[in-house]
Amino acid sequence: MAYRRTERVQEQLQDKRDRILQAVRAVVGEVGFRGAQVATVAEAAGVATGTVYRHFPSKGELFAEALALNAGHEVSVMQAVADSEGTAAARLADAVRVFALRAVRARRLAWAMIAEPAEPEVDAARLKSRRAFADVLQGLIEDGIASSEFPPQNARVAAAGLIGALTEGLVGPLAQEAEAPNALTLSREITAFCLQAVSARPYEESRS
Amino acid sequence: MAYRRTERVQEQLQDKRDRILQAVRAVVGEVGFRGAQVATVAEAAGVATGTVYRHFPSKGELFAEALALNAGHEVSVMQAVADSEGTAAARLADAVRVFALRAVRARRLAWAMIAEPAEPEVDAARLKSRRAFADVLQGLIEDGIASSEFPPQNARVAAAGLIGALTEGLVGPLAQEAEAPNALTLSREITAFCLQAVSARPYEESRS
DNA sequence: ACAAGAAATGAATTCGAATTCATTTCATTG
DNA sequence: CAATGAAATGAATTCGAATTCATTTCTTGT
Repeated sequence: MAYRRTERVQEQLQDKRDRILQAVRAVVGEVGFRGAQVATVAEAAGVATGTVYRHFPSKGELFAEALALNAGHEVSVMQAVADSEGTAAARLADAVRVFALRAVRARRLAWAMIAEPAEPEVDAARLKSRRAFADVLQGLIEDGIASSEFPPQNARVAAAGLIGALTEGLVGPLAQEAEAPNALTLSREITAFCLQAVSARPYEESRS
Repeated sequence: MAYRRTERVQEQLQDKRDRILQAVRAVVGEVGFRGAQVATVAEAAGVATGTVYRHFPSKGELFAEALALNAGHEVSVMQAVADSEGTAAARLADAVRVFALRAVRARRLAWAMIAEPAEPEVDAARLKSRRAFADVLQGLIEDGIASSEFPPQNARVAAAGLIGALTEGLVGPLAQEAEAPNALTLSREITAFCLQAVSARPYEESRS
C-alpha cells in the first residue's frame, strides 16, 4: 500500500467541499436556483464539474446542504437576539427586525432561500429551516405569555403566522413592488405588524 | 371554401378547452404540479397529448391559466364573504375562516395552488392571485380602521401579513404535521391569530 | 358523395442540463 | 524515483418530459 489519505489531504478535501458550498451561495445569490447549474457552481468554486460529484451525491443534496448551512447561520443570529436581555416584546421585535433587515439587504439570496422553486431536497431543507426559525419565535412568544406581556395564545400557531407574515412581506408581491429606498420602511412596518399580531392589549377606542 | 368554423364546433372547442383546464385541476389535486405531466392531463381530459397544444401554447401557460381560474373562484368566494353584512371584524374573521376551511378540505390542491414549486408562468399567476386575495383583506382592514374597530395601521402590509400567516399555517410545516381531525381546530386558531393581528393595539417600542 | 380545409392524434424528435467515466494529474511510501 | 492508488478532469453520455408534425379523422358546403 503506497498511499494513505494524509491529514493535509483530508483538510484540502474539506476545504474544497467548503468552497463548493460557498460557491453555491454565491451563484444562487447572483442568479437564483433557476440559473444555478452544477457547471456554473463548479466554475465559481474553481473545480471541474465532475469534482462536485466527488463531494456531493447530487445537485439536489448539494443545494440542500448549502441552504441548510445558510439558514442555520441565520437561525443562530436570530437565536442570539432572542437570548439577549430585555422584555419578550422587545426581543421579539428585535428578532423579527434583524431577520427582515438581513433579508432585504440580500434580497436575491433571501428570495432563493425562502421561496424560490427548487429541487425537492431543497424544499425539504427549507421546511426544516422554517421550523427552526419558528421555534425561536415560539420561545419568545411563550416567554411573553409567561410574563403576561402577551395574552395567552397558541404560540405554535402564532410563530408560524409570524414566519408567514415575514416571508410574505419580504418576498411576496409586496416586496416585489417595493423600491429600494422603501426597504427599511418595509422592514419596520413588517416588524410593527408582527408585534401587533402577538401583543397583548386589545384595541380600545380611546380618544385619538 | 367548403369549411367554416360553425358555432357548434366553436362550442365544442371551448368545451374541450374547459375540459383540459378541469383536467389540470383534477390531476394537480391528485399528484401536485410535480407529478402533473402534459400527457397525464391529456389522458384525464380524454384527448391526445398533441391536442393540448392546439389550445394552449405551452405547459406553463396551461397550468398558469388553470391556477388563475381556480384562484379567481376562491377570490370571489372570499369577496362575497367580505361584502356581507356585519362588522369589519366579523367579516374579516369569516373571510379568513372560509379561506382556511376550504383549503384544509382540499389540502393537496391548496398546497399546489399556494406553494408548490412549478413553472415560472405558474409562479407569476400565483403572485397575481395573492395580490387579489390581499386586496380583499386590505379592504376589510380599511373598513375596520374607518369604523374604529381596528387601530390605524398600514392596511397593505397587514393584509400581506395575513396572507402570509394563512398560507404558512395552512401549507407550512405546521400543517404538514397536523392530523386530519385537527384541521378544524387549526383553521380556528389561524383565524384567531389573524384577527388578533389586526385588532390588537399597536405595541410601542420603549427603546431605540 | 366529394372536395377542401380544420382538428385530433400519438409516435418520433428535441433539448438541455445532470451525471458518468476513461483518462490525466497528483500524493504517498518504500 | 518508481510504483500505487486516490483525486480531479471535462468531454461524452443519459434521460425524461415537453414539444412537434406527418398522418388520420372529422366537418362543412356544394
